[in-house]
Amino acid sequence: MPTKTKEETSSRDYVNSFARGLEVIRVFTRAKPRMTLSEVAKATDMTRATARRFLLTLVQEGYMESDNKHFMLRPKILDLGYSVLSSMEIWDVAQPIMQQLADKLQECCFAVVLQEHSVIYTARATSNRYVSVGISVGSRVPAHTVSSGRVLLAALSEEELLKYLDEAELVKYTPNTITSKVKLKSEIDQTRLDGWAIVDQELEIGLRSISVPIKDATGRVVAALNMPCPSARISFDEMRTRVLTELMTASNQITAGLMR
Amino acid sequence: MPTKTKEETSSRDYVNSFARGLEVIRVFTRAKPRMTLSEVAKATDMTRATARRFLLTLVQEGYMESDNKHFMLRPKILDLGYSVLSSMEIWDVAQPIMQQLADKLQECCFAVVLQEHSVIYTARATSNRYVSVGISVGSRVPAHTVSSGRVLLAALSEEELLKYLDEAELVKYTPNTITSKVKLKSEIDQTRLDGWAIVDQELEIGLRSISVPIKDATGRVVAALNMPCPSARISFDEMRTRVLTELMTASNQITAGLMR
DNA sequence: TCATTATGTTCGCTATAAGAACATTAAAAT
DNA sequence: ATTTTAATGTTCTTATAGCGAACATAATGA
Repeated sequence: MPTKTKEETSSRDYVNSFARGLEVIRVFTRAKPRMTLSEVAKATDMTRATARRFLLTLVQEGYMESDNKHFMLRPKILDLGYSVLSSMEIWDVAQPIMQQLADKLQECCFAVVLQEHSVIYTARATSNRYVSVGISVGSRVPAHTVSSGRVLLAALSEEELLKYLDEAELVKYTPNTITSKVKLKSEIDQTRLDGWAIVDQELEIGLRSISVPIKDATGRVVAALNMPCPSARISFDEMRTRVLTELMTASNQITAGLMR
Repeated sequence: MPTKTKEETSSRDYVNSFARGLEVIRVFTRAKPRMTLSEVAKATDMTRATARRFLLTLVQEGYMESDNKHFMLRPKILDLGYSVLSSMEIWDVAQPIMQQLADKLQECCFAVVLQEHSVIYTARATSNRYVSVGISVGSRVPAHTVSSGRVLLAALSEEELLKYLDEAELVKYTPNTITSKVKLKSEIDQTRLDGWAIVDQELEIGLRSISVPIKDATGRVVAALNMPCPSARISFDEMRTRVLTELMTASNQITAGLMR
């Protein structure tokens, strides 16, 4: 059964003002959680009058508030799908297993999915550490820079992978970031052999992560199970031995739980 | 500094098609995560042609997918503000403290905020239990039926509380649900004296919960700290003694963390 | 005080978005 | 297998919704 995702919608079937309004929500990011009208207009490349109308609509509907200078999101924004996404069966099954893993390793762990050239963090189990990575559910990072991206790209068909490599812009974040498509392909091929990936300080200096695939009952990779941590806390060796074992075990438990 | 939330926006400043499009997203709920075109049109009270255009726009923009019959949300929906909300300072500070609490009590706990006549669950720390309550971040329940609602209503000014009681419809969910506004006011007044609330099986039989307020550095109540659990697991007495002590301690730790 | 920046408002214009009606496809009933 | 019913897709008309330009007002900075 083919899934229709990003096909071209005929211009008559596309509601431009709806899409533009959504863009206004999207420019509120972790880096810019509060913005003035002019900042929003600039960020969205709209006129002030247009941006203002969308913002006022969001305020009227309760999704945003304004202190007469800055606009900011309100919790009602969670009505826009989050509860649905987070209640999907896979995360219901995965959550307690991930929490056991987080407790055992004393680190946060995440379930991650691929979306276009990025990965999105879709579920989390937290540890009680104060120093943690600045990633939360909903965070989005470029797939080429993290281990979960590598695992998810490895699960694509060869055709899909080549398409990604054709189109993706491999932005350099640290001296470690792989920006060569040939080298990245080689790393992904290795990930295919290994069945896991460790990526060291390619997104940010000091951030190391390990990932394994999460498979559903049919054996299809539906997410990556990911554990990022400050590189000072767990050595590369320990990650490749003790942590990897725990991650593989948890991943298999999630798959088993999806078979019931 | 007054905060402008739900004022009337002049009709020229309100983008109706944007608001209608958002409504299409909102009808996808935990109960109805997948829907056909006709179901969406009925749920939103729109013509099929209009609902179809919004759905196709969402598919084109990557927020939804369709299998040629049902539409369903994709993880990109998390771009619509979730990451921002979840990264606000208060939850950054609260998360490790809540996780310690969850580990200690071996139960999930939540931070909860009031919105109109409902409460929304805005942060969560999970336990590794398999049997857990069916609440997740983004869940919304009527304020009058849960302990967090009671704590948050208790923190309103008398004027705001009377307005709530005037307008709210106290729907009955179980034989225990308080539907008398006089009785609810009396319970809230008691909560004001106690500084905490326990609510027993008023939303759902078998669901008991306890809440305390979370205050910011200025002493203003900004959320409730809430622990719901199956009523068979923790007795009323244990909740009022051991659990309450732990919740109060965690709440004070969060407030202290917000002072830095 | 003046200059600059940001926000608010008005208004004319046009093309966007809505809905009605028709066409096609799929599913259910006989 | 055929017919009926239900669901989805498409087209087209048209009113007005939404846009942006320009002007007005308010706030901030020099």
